[in-house]
Amino acid sequence: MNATELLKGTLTTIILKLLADNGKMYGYEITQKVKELSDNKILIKEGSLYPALHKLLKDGLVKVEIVHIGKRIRKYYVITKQGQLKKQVQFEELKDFLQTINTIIFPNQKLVTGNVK
Amino acid sequence: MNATELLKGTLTTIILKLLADNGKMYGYEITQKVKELSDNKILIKEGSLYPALHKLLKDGLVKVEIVHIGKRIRKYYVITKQGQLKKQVQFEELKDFLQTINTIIFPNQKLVTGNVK
DNA sequence: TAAATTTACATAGATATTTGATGTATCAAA
DNA sequence: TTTGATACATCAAATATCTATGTAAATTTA
Repeated sequence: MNATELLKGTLTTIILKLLADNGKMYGYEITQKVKELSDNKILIKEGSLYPALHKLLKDGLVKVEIVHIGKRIRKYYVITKQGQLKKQVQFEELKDFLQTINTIIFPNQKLVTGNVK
Repeated sequence: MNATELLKGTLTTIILKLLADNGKMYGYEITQKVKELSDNKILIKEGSLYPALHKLLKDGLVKVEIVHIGKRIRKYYVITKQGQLKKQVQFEELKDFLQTINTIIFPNQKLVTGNVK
């Protein structure tokens, strides 16, 4: 078990979150952003990312905008309205899970998830 | 995605934790305990549990004590010294992961994992 | 006391996710 | 000019879990 193994089930949530925050992002950018945010702990592999993006696309949760940069293409992904709804649902589920797992595994520790404004 | 889907990668950690806390437990008991602790949110299926226990046994992280209750057997699982070490490592990894995922997904929320004594 | 439910073990096939390996190609820097 | 980074992609293999199925004893309920 390591950080990326625990990632299972949360990858699409992470992608939707980043797209919701940053408007539009392309694949490589997503991997770098996650790497940065996780302090090099979560390294999303291309073999994980692209199939995940393609599935999100197929499910109508994101759409794609192809941009030509010099001689190569770049695919910007944008979250759809449906994707926004899905994101909300996944957020609730994830928050709930983090609380639950914390109760089981770290009963002596306090998990505070109140908003910090 | 639901609570049990997010469970992936944490099942053995949960099992080792429960065994470390309660000395010895049998399969069915573990499923009930997790159900209770998670407020009915995490329902470990037998098809998940038994293979997981057998793997832990194979890896030397737990050992088994067979007890006869009337006409049927009950298999008590006990964590080994090696299992204790593994548990510690997995704890650190999980704690780290929870922090990381929180930073990415809920940057506006505070995760406090200090010990509550 | 018969029937239904819970307890308690187990396995097998299906499914989903991620990884590792591999491939192609452009661009920038040394 | 070669190396490393950028940027897309696919495929086979590994892994973990679920669903379904099976057996059977013990307990509760009707």
